Amino acid sequence: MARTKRFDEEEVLNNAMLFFWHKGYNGTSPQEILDELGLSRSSLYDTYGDKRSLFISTLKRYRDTVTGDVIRLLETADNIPEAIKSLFQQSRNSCFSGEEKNGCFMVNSKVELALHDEEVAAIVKENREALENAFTNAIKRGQEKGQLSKDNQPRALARFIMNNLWGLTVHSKSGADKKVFDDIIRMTLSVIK
Amino acid sequence: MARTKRFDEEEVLNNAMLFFWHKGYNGTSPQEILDELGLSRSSLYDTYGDKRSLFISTLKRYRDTVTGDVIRLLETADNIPEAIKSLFQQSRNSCFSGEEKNGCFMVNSKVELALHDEEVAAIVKENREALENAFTNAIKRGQEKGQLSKDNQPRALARFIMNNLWGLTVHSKSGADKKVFDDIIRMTLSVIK
DNA sequence: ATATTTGTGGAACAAAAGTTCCGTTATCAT
DNA sequence: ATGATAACGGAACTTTTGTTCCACAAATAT
Repeated sequence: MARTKRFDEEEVLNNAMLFFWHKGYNGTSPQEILDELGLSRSSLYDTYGDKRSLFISTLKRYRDTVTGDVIRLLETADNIPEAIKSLFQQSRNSCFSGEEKNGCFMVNSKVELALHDEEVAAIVKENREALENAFTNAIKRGQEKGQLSKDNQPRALARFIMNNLWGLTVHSKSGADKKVFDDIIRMTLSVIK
Repeated sequence: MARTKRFDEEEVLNNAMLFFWHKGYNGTSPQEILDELGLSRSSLYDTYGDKRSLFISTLKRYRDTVTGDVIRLLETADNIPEAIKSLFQQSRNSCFSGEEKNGCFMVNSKVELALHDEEVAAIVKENREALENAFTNAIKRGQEKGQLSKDNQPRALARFIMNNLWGLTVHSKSGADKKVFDDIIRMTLSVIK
Protein backbone atom coordinates (compact mmCIF):
# COMPACT_ATOMS: atom_id res chain seq x y z
CA MET A 1 0.00 0.00 0.00
CA ALA A 2 2.94 2.25 0.36
CA ARG A 3 5.96 3.50 -1.51
CA THR A 4 8.88 1.07 -1.77
CA LYS A 5 12.33 1.86 -0.45
CA ARG A 6 14.62 3.27 -3.07
CA PHE A 7 17.67 1.55 -1.54
CA ASP A 8 18.57 -1.98 -0.60
CA GLU A 9 18.31 -2.26 3.17
CA GLU A 10 20.96 -4.96 3.48
CA GLU A 11 23.34 -3.22 1.12
CA VAL A 12 23.21 0.05 3.03
CA LEU A 13 23.67 -1.82 6.30
CA ASN A 14 26.69 -3.55 4.83
CA ASN A 15 28.20 -0.30 3.64
CA ALA A 16 27.56 1.37 6.98
CA MET A 17 29.37 -1.57 8.56
CA LEU A 18 32.37 -0.93 6.34
CA PHE A 19 32.43 2.69 7.52
CA PHE A 20 32.31 1.83 11.22
CA TRP A 21 34.79 -0.98 10.64
CA HIS A 22 37.23 1.36 8.94
CA LYS A 23 36.85 4.52 11.00
CA GLY A 24 35.30 3.38 14.24
CA TYR A 25 32.05 4.45 15.88
CA ASN A 26 33.17 7.85 17.13
CA GLY A 27 35.16 8.46 13.97
CA THR A 28 32.13 8.08 11.70
CA SER A 29 29.37 10.67 11.39
CA PRO A 30 25.89 10.06 9.98
CA GLN A 31 26.68 12.73 7.40
CA GLU A 32 29.57 10.71 5.96
CA ILE A 33 27.37 7.68 5.57
CA LEU A 34 24.70 9.75 3.87
CA ASP A 35 27.17 11.41 1.51
CA GLU A 36 28.64 8.12 0.44
CA LEU A 37 25.50 6.02 0.24
CA GLY A 38 23.25 8.68 -1.20
CA LEU A 39 20.14 7.85 0.73
CA SER A 40 18.21 10.55 2.54
CA ARG A 41 18.62 11.42 6.17
CA SER A 42 15.05 10.58 6.99
CA SER A 43 15.35 7.20 5.29
CA LEU A 44 18.40 6.38 7.34
CA TYR A 45 16.77 7.32 10.64
CA ASP A 46 13.43 5.76 9.69
CA THR A 47 15.00 2.46 8.76
CA TYR A 48 17.76 1.99 11.30
CA GLY A 49 16.98 4.31 14.20
CA ASP A 50 19.69 6.55 15.58
CA LYS A 51 23.42 6.28 15.01
CA ARG A 52 23.99 3.91 17.88
CA SER A 53 21.20 1.56 16.78
CA LEU A 54 22.65 1.52 13.30
CA PHE A 55 26.04 0.69 14.75
CA ILE A 56 24.66 -2.15 16.84
CA SER A 57 22.92 -3.53 13.74
CA THR A 58 26.18 -3.50 11.79
CA LEU A 59 27.99 -5.25 14.64
CA LYS A 60 25.32 -7.96 14.67
CA ARG A 61 25.62 -8.26 10.94
CA TYR A 62 29.34 -8.83 11.30
CA ARG A 63 28.69 -11.50 13.88
CA ASP A 64 26.24 -13.25 11.59
CA THR A 65 28.40 -13.06 8.47
CA VAL A 66 32.13 -12.91 9.19
CA THR A 67 32.18 -14.65 12.57
CA GLY A 68 29.44 -16.96 11.37
CA ASP A 69 31.56 -18.04 8.41
CA VAL A 70 34.48 -18.89 10.66
CA ILE A 71 32.26 -20.92 12.96
CA ARG A 72 30.73 -22.78 10.05
CA LEU A 73 34.19 -23.49 8.66
CA LEU A 74 35.26 -24.97 11.97
CA GLU A 75 32.07 -27.01 12.23
CA THR A 76 32.38 -28.55 8.79
CA ALA A 77 36.14 -28.86 8.29
CA ASP A 78 37.47 -32.36 7.71
CA ASN A 79 41.09 -31.51 8.36
CA ILE A 80 41.19 -29.41 11.50
CA PRO A 81 44.88 -28.46 11.52
CA GLU A 82 44.54 -27.33 7.91
CA ALA A 83 41.42 -25.32 8.73
CA ILE A 84 43.18 -23.53 11.57
CA LYS A 85 46.22 -22.90 9.44
CA SER A 86 44.05 -21.42 6.71
CA LEU A 87 42.48 -19.00 9.20
CA PHE A 88 45.93 -17.71 10.06
CA GLN A 89 46.89 -17.45 6.40
CA GLN A 90 43.67 -15.58 5.70
CA SER A 91 44.47 -13.13 8.48
CA ARG A 92 47.97 -12.63 7.16
CA ASN A 93 46.89 -12.16 3.57
CA SER A 94 44.19 -9.65 4.37
CA CYS A 95 46.90 -7.38 5.78
CA PHE A 96 49.00 -7.29 2.65
CA SER A 97 46.67 -7.71 -0.28
CA GLY A 98 44.58 -4.71 -1.17
CA GLU A 99 43.25 -2.25 1.34
CA GLU A 100 42.10 -4.66 4.01
CA LYS A 101 44.07 -3.35 6.96
CA ASN A 102 40.92 -2.72 8.89
CA GLY A 103 41.58 -5.62 11.21
CA CYS A 104 38.60 -7.30 12.86
CA PHE A 105 35.45 -5.25 13.40
CA MET A 106 34.75 -7.04 16.68
CA VAL A 107 38.23 -6.32 17.99
CA ASN A 108 38.10 -2.70 16.88
CA SER A 109 34.70 -2.24 18.47
CA LYS A 110 35.53 -3.80 21.80
CA VAL A 111 38.71 -1.76 22.07
CA GLU A 112 36.81 1.44 21.37
CA LEU A 113 33.52 0.81 23.17
CA ALA A 114 33.30 -2.27 25.39
CA LEU A 115 34.14 -0.24 28.50
CA HIS A 116 31.42 2.33 27.79
CA ASP A 117 28.53 0.50 26.16
CA GLU A 118 26.97 -2.50 27.84
CA GLU A 119 25.23 -3.74 24.74
CA VAL A 120 28.46 -3.72 22.76
CA ALA A 121 30.16 -5.47 25.66
CA ALA A 122 27.48 -8.16 25.62
CA ILE A 123 27.76 -8.74 21.87
CA VAL A 124 31.54 -9.03 21.84
CA LYS A 125 31.43 -11.31 24.86
CA GLU A 126 28.91 -13.61 23.22
CA ASN A 127 30.97 -13.50 20.04
CA ARG A 128 34.08 -14.54 21.91
CA GLU A 129 32.29 -17.42 23.60
CA ALA A 130 30.75 -18.69 20.38
CA LEU A 131 34.12 -18.66 18.66
CA GLU A 132 35.80 -20.34 21.61
CA ASN A 133 33.22 -23.11 21.57
CA ALA A 134 33.59 -23.61 17.83
CA PHE A 135 37.37 -23.87 18.13
CA THR A 136 37.08 -26.18 21.14
CA ASN A 137 34.71 -28.56 19.40
CA ALA A 138 36.80 -28.58 16.24
CA ILE A 139 39.93 -29.38 18.25
CA LYS A 140 38.13 -32.21 20.02
CA ARG A 141 37.12 -33.66 16.67
CA GLY A 142 40.67 -33.25 15.42
CA GLN A 143 41.98 -35.13 18.42
CA GLU A 144 39.46 -37.93 17.99
CA LYS A 145 40.45 -38.25 14.36
CA GLY A 146 44.10 -38.41 15.33
CA GLN A 147 44.90 -35.18 13.49
CA LEU A 148 45.93 -33.44 16.70
CA SER A 149 47.77 -34.74 19.73
CA LYS A 150 45.80 -35.05 22.94
CA ASP A 151 48.54 -33.32 24.91
CA ASN A 152 46.67 -30.05 24.98
CA GLN A 153 43.29 -29.42 26.55
CA PRO A 154 40.95 -28.49 23.70
CA ARG A 155 39.57 -25.37 25.36
CA ALA A 156 42.96 -24.08 26.43
CA LEU A 157 44.29 -24.57 22.93
CA ALA A 158 41.24 -22.82 21.50
CA ARG A 159 41.87 -19.82 23.73
CA PHE A 160 45.51 -19.76 22.80
CA ILE A 161 44.67 -19.81 19.09
CA MET A 162 42.19 -16.97 19.46
CA ASN A 163 44.69 -14.96 21.41
CA ASN A 164 47.14 -15.21 18.55
CA LEU A 165 44.56 -14.43 15.90
CA TRP A 166 43.58 -11.30 17.80
CA GLY A 167 47.22 -10.43 18.31
CA LEU A 168 47.61 -10.49 14.54
CA THR A 169 44.75 -8.04 14.09
CA VAL A 170 46.63 -5.67 16.39
CA HIS A 171 49.83 -6.30 14.46
CA SER A 172 48.00 -5.29 11.29
CA LYS A 173 47.82 -1.76 12.69
CA SER A 174 51.37 -1.70 14.01
CA GLY A 175 53.37 -1.27 10.83
CA ALA A 176 54.75 -4.81 11.04
CA ASP A 177 55.96 -6.45 7.85
CA LYS A 178 55.27 -9.92 6.47
CA LYS A 179 58.19 -11.51 8.26
CA VAL A 180 56.67 -10.58 11.60
CA PHE A 181 53.42 -12.29 10.66
CA ASP A 182 55.26 -15.35 9.34
CA ASP A 183 57.27 -15.71 12.55
CA ILE A 184 54.19 -15.46 14.74
CA ILE A 185 52.16 -17.86 12.63
CA ARG A 186 54.99 -20.38 12.46
CA MET A 187 55.50 -20.28 16.21
CA THR A 188 51.80 -20.51 16.96
CA LEU A 189 51.24 -23.43 14.60
CA SER A 190 54.19 -25.24 16.11
CA VAL A 191 52.12 -25.61 19.25
CA ILE A 192 49.18 -27.05 17.36
CA LYS A 193 50.23 -30.61 16.77
CA MET B 1 59.69 38.09 34.31
CA ALA B 2 56.32 36.53 33.83
CA ARG B 3 53.56 34.84 35.73
CA THR B 4 54.07 31.18 36.67
CA LYS B 5 51.71 28.40 35.63
CA ARG B 6 49.10 27.58 38.20
CA PHE B 7 49.12 23.86 37.30
CA ASP B 8 51.73 21.16 37.03
CA GLU B 9 52.48 20.63 33.37
CA GLU B 10 53.44 16.97 33.75
CA GLU B 11 50.52 16.17 35.99
CA VAL B 12 47.97 17.58 33.57
CA LEU B 13 49.63 15.73 30.71
CA ASN B 14 49.44 12.55 32.72
CA ASN B 15 45.78 13.03 33.49
CA ALA B 16 45.00 13.85 29.87
CA MET B 17 46.74 10.60 28.97
CA LEU B 18 44.45 8.71 31.31
CA PHE B 19 41.44 10.25 29.58
CA PHE B 20 42.58 9.33 26.08
CA TRP B 21 43.65 5.92 27.31
CA HIS B 22 40.26 5.24 28.84
CA LYS B 23 37.94 6.79 26.25
CA GLY B 24 40.02 7.05 23.11
CA TYR B 25 40.91 10.09 21.03
CA ASN B 26 37.55 10.61 19.35
CA GLY B 27 35.72 9.71 22.54
CA THR B 28 37.36 12.47 24.57
CA SER B 29 36.52 16.17 24.19
CA PRO B 30 38.70 19.06 25.37
CA GLN B 31 35.76 20.10 27.54
CA GLU B 32 35.88 16.87 29.53
CA ILE B 33 39.55 17.34 30.22
CA LEU B 34 38.97 20.92 31.29
CA ASP B 35 36.08 20.00 33.57
CA GLU B 36 38.06 17.30 35.29
CA LEU B 37 41.44 19.00 35.54
CA GLY B 38 40.15 22.46 36.32
CA LEU B 39 42.65 24.43 34.31
CA SER B 40 41.49 27.09 31.91
CA ARG B 41 40.88 26.59 28.25
CA SER B 42 43.50 29.11 27.23
CA SER B 43 46.09 27.48 29.47
CA LEU B 44 45.43 24.13 27.88
CA TYR B 45 45.75 25.43 24.34
CA ASP B 46 48.71 27.67 25.20
CA THR B 47 50.64 24.86 26.79
CA TYR B 48 49.88 21.86 24.65
CA GLY B 49 48.55 23.20 21.35
CA ASP B 50 45.38 21.76 19.87
CA LYS B 51 43.68 18.52 20.81
CA ARG B 52 45.65 16.40 18.42
CA SER B 53 48.99 17.80 19.63
CA LEU B 54 47.96 17.10 23.19
CA PHE B 55 47.07 13.56 22.22
CA ILE B 56 50.40 13.02 20.49
CA SER B 57 52.17 14.31 23.60
CA THR B 58 50.30 11.85 25.82
CA LEU B 59 51.15 9.01 23.46
CA LYS B 60 54.82 9.93 23.63
CA ARG B 61 54.57 10.13 27.37
CA TYR B 62 53.18 6.60 27.45
CA ARG B 63 56.05 5.42 25.28
CA ASP B 64 58.59 7.03 27.59
CA THR B 65 57.04 5.78 30.82
CA VAL B 66 55.08 2.55 30.42
CA THR B 67 56.85 1.11 27.39
CA GLY B 68 60.12 2.49 28.69
CA ASP B 69 59.69 0.62 31.96
CA VAL B 70 59.11 -2.65 30.15
CA ILE B 71 62.20 -2.12 28.01
CA ARG B 72 64.30 -1.28 31.04
CA LEU B 73 63.03 -4.36 32.83
CA LEU B 74 64.06 -6.53 29.90
CA GLU B 75 67.45 -4.85 29.69
CA THR B 76 68.28 -5.32 33.34
CA ALA B 77 66.61 -8.62 34.22
CA ASP B 78 68.86 -11.39 35.45
CA ASN B 79 66.35 -14.17 35.02
CA ILE B 80 64.79 -13.72 31.58
CA PRO B 81 62.10 -16.41 31.76
CA GLU B 82 60.99 -14.97 35.08
CA ALA B 83 60.92 -11.45 33.69
CA ILE B 84 58.75 -12.53 30.77
CA LYS B 85 56.49 -14.48 33.04
CA SER B 86 56.06 -11.46 35.28
CA LEU B 87 55.02 -9.31 32.31
CA PHE B 88 52.24 -11.78 31.57
CA GLN B 89 51.18 -11.88 35.21
CA GLN B 90 51.17 -8.11 35.32
CA SER B 91 48.92 -8.01 32.27
CA ARG B 92 46.60 -10.56 33.81
CA ASN B 93 46.42 -8.83 37.16
CA SER B 94 45.72 -5.41 35.72
CA CYS B 95 42.53 -6.83 34.22
CA PHE B 96 41.10 -8.10 37.47
CA SER B 97 42.40 -5.86 40.22
CA GLY B 98 40.81 -2.43 40.43
CA GLU B 99 39.59 -0.49 37.45
CA GLU B 100 42.49 -1.12 35.09
CA LYS B 101 40.61 -2.62 32.16
CA ASN B 102 41.86 0.08 29.87
CA GLY B 103 44.23 -2.27 28.12
CA CYS B 104 47.33 -0.82 26.50
CA PHE B 105 47.23 2.80 25.36
CA MET B 106 49.42 2.00 22.34
CA VAL B 107 47.16 -0.84 21.27
CA ASN B 108 44.02 1.23 21.76
CA SER B 109 45.51 4.12 19.81
CA LYS B 110 46.73 2.10 16.87
CA VAL B 111 43.39 0.33 16.57
CA GLU B 112 41.55 3.65 16.57
CA LEU B 113 43.94 5.86 14.60
CA ALA B 114 46.89 4.17 12.89
CA LEU B 115 45.03 3.96 9.59
CA HIS B 116 44.14 7.65 9.62
CA ASP B 117 47.02 9.50 11.24
CA GLU B 118 50.54 9.10 9.94
CA GLU B 119 52.20 10.47 13.04
CA VAL B 120 50.35 8.04 15.28
CA ALA B 121 51.24 5.25 12.86
CA ALA B 122 54.91 6.22 13.09
CA ILE B 123 54.91 6.31 16.88
CA VAL B 124 53.24 2.93 17.30
CA LYS B 125 55.53 1.42 14.69
CA GLU B 126 58.62 2.71 16.44
CA ASN B 127 57.18 1.51 19.74
CA ARG B 128 56.66 -1.97 18.35
CA GLU B 129 60.18 -2.12 16.99
CA ALA B 130 61.76 -0.92 20.22
CA LEU B 131 59.85 -3.51 22.21
CA GLU B 132 60.71 -6.24 19.74
CA ASN B 133 64.39 -5.38 19.99
CA ALA B 134 64.28 -5.36 23.76
CA PHE B 135 62.60 -8.78 23.86
CA THR B 136 65.00 -10.14 21.25
CA ASN B 137 68.10 -9.00 23.12
CA ALA B 138 66.73 -10.29 26.41
CA ILE B 139 66.02 -13.69 24.84
CA LYS B 140 69.53 -13.82 23.41
CA ARG B 141 70.95 -13.16 26.83
CA GLY B 142 68.68 -15.79 28.32
CA GLN B 143 69.90 -18.31 25.78
CA GLU B 144 73.53 -17.46 26.42
CA LYS B 145 72.98 -17.89 30.13
CA GLY B 146 71.36 -21.25 29.52
CA GLN B 147 68.02 -20.05 30.90
CA LEU B 148 66.28 -20.57 27.55
CA SER B 149 66.76 -23.28 24.95
CA LYS B 150 68.30 -22.23 21.65
CA ASP B 151 65.61 -24.06 19.70
CA ASN B 152 63.77 -20.85 18.95
CA GLN B 153 65.12 -17.90 16.99
CA PRO B 154 65.24 -14.98 19.44
CA ARG B 155 63.43 -12.53 17.19
CA ALA B 156 60.71 -14.97 16.24
CA LEU B 157 60.14 -15.80 19.88
CA ALA B 158 60.07 -12.10 20.72
CA ARG B 159 57.38 -11.51 18.11
CA PHE B 160 55.39 -14.45 19.35
CA ILE B 161 55.52 -13.17 22.92
CA MET B 162 54.39 -9.71 21.89
CA ASN B 163 51.56 -11.18 19.87
CA ASN B 164 50.28 -12.95 22.95
CA LEU B 165 50.67 -9.91 25.19
CA TRP B 166 48.67 -7.85 22.73
CA GLY B 167 46.12 -10.62 22.43
CA LEU B 168 45.64 -10.38 26.18
CA THR B 169 44.94 -6.65 25.97
CA VAL B 170 42.17 -7.47 23.51
CA HIS B 171 40.91 -10.21 25.79
CA SER B 172 40.70 -7.63 28.57
CA LYS B 173 37.88 -5.97 26.60
CA SER B 174 36.14 -9.19 25.64
CA GLY B 175 34.47 -10.17 28.88
CA ALA B 176 36.82 -13.13 29.36
CA ASP B 177 37.31 -14.47 32.88
CA LYS B 178 40.49 -15.35 34.72
CA LYS B 179 40.54 -18.93 33.49
CA VAL B 180 40.81 -17.71 29.93
CA PHE B 181 43.85 -15.62 30.81
CA ASP B 182 45.40 -18.47 32.75
CA ASP B 183 45.00 -20.91 29.87
CA ILE B 184 46.54 -18.48 27.39
CA ILE B 185 49.44 -17.61 29.65
CA ARG B 186 50.14 -21.24 30.48
CA MET B 187 50.15 -22.23 26.83
CA THR B 188 52.29 -19.29 25.79
CA LEU B 189 54.85 -19.86 28.52
CA SER B 190 55.04 -23.54 27.61
CA VAL B 191 56.69 -22.45 24.37
CA ILE B 192 59.24 -20.32 26.19
CA LYS B 193 61.70 -22.88 27.41
C1' DA C 1 57.61 50.73 42.11
C1' DT C 2 57.36 49.79 37.42
C1' DA C 3 57.70 47.68 33.08
C1' DT C 4 57.64 43.51 30.86
C1' DT C 5 56.07 39.26 30.07
C1' DT C 6 53.39 35.40 30.38
C1' DG C 7 49.38 32.98 32.54
C1' DT C 8 44.24 33.04 33.35
C1' DG C 9 39.18 33.35 32.96
C1' DG C 10 35.77 33.39 30.19
C1' DA C 11 33.20 35.27 26.30
C1' DA C 12 32.50 34.24 21.77
C1' DC C 13 32.31 31.67 17.52
C1' DA C 14 32.31 28.76 13.44
C1' DA C 15 31.64 24.30 12.20
C1' DA C 16 30.09 19.76 12.77
C1' DA C 17 27.28 16.26 14.89
C1' DG C 18 23.06 14.15 15.72
C1' DT C 19 18.33 14.36 15.21
C1' DT C 20 13.46 15.82 14.18
C1' DC C 21 9.85 17.36 11.39
C1' DC C 22 7.00 18.18 7.57
C1' DG C 23 5.39 18.91 2.93
C1' DT C 24 5.70 16.19 -1.07
C1' DT C 25 5.99 11.92 -3.71
C1' DA C 26 5.50 7.20 -5.05
C1' DT C 27 3.30 2.59 -4.49
C1' DC C 28 -0.35 -0.51 -4.36
C1' DA C 29 -4.82 -2.59 -2.68
C1' DT C 30 -9.24 -1.67 -3.54
C1' DA D 1 -8.87 6.37 -10.31
C1' DT D 2 -8.41 6.87 -5.47
C1' DG D 3 -7.11 6.74 -0.86
C1' DA D 4 -4.18 4.85 2.61
C1' DT D 5 0.36 4.23 3.71
C1' DA D 6 5.10 4.71 3.80
C1' DA D 7 9.36 6.77 1.66
C1' DC D 8 11.83 10.87 0.33
C1' DG D 9 14.11 15.51 0.34
C1' DG D 10 15.68 18.77 2.79
C1' DA D 11 14.96 22.61 5.99
C1' DA D 12 15.74 23.43 10.52
C1' DC D 13 17.29 23.05 15.20
C1' DT D 14 19.80 21.88 19.43
C1' DT D 15 24.13 20.48 21.28
C1' DT D 16 28.62 19.63 21.27
C1' DT D 17 33.21 20.26 19.55
C1' DG D 18 37.30 22.50 18.84
C1' DT D 19 39.31 26.84 18.89
C1' DT D 20 40.45 31.89 19.21
C1' DC D 21 40.69 36.20 21.37
C1' DC D 22 41.14 39.67 24.68
C1' DA D 23 40.92 42.08 28.94
C1' DC D 24 42.88 41.31 33.25
C1' DA D 25 46.16 39.22 36.74
C1' DA D 26 50.41 37.92 38.63
C1' DA D 27 55.44 37.29 38.77
C1' DT D 28 59.99 39.09 38.35
C1' DA D 29 64.09 41.78 36.76
C1' DT D 30 65.44 46.19 36.95
